[in-house]
Amino acid sequence: MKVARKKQVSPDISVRNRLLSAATELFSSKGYSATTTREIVTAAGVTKPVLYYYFRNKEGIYLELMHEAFTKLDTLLDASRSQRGSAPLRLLRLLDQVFTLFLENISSATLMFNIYYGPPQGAPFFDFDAYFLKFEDTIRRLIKIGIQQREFKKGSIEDMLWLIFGALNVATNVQLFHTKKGMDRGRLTRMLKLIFQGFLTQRLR
Amino acid sequence: MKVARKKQVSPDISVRNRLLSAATELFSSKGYSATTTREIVTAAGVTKPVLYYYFRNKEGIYLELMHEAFTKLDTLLDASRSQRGSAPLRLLRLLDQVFTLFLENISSATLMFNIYYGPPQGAPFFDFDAYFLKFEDTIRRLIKIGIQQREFKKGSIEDMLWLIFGALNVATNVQLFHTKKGMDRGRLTRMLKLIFQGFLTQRLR
DNA sequence: GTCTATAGCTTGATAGAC
DNA sequence: GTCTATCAAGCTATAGAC
Repeated sequence: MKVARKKQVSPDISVRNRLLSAATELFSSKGYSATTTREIVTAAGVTKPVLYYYFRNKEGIYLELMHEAFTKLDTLLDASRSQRGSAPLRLLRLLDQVFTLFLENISSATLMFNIYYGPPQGAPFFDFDAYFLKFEDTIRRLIKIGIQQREFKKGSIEDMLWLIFGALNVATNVQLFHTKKGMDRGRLTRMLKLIFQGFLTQRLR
Repeated sequence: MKVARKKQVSPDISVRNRLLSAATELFSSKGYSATTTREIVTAAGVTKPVLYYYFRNKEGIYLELMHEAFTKLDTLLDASRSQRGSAPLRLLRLLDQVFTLFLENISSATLMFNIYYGPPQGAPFFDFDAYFLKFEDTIRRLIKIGIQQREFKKGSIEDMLWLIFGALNVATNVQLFHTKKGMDRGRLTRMLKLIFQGFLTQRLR
């Protein structure tokens, strides 16, 4: 019979996870194409063939990264749909949660921004738009509910939708690229309340 | 004495300008680092050493490009400072002009977004922030003037500033990345007016 | 001013030993 | 599972002829 093998237990953090977090850090700071597989394996303290063993190739480790990150957003959106409370407050809560998720995963978020708003970089296709459309749809639904419940005035749903995304967008961008400027969850909520001012039928309770 | 040289007259478009516009197109669609000098010279119909003759190197042609693009924005900002009219209307006009400039120079704008929001790509330093800060300052000034003239209520200048940038940001982003969604100058103006609703002391004339 | 040809370097990926 | 060693391909930039 065989003696106990040591590979069952990972001594500290598994090699696979070390590779994943090293790749996140490097991809997000240098970009996908500029990051070499050499750098990833060096940062993870292993050698090249190990990366090709766990993930098929450079594209494989990137796709795994993105998948894990967007699963978190998806969970938030699903949870929001079953929550109660007035529509304006549900909107404020959801956007605060998304912004908090963003703050807690700055590296992954930076990587996403780089790929989505930046040049293609030869990165393999990842369907960001599927998640973005779901996010958009979740917000639009909440606005419509608010109008049905007479918490919001009737008006252009799309204009309100884009204003809300504008506020979230500027909050994330300022956080990423102008860290000095005191953008935080409080300011995002204040901006959203200002947007709502033109739409609310009565003051937020 | 020497006979007339033919180099004085550029037969059609000068080689230099062909190189510049080929580079703009390629950098903006593929990114700075992914664009090879081979591709640029091929698109311009010349060979490699020509590029190194007119511009010092790959960095040189990029810097020249950026300089020309931002000079246009700078001109708009300077013009705005000497314009008359109520502050809200001057704001609407300036932002409409900037958005129009953006629409008329989509390739240059895409390149700027790629470099600013995307990964560094090994592109040489260009001082985007100098222009951004001037833009920001121009908007902030107009808001302050509006408050002095009692067209805007007193309130958080910074919140209003970021909401305005959020609207412009979402307008440009949607235009660049979701072209289907019907974002145009009209919608931007409507979004801005909605923001103003919470701040105006009386209806926009 | 414009060309051909190539030096010199970095990259993603793999063969084969252990 | 992890290593050393190496390959083929692609890149920027320049030498040197015209």
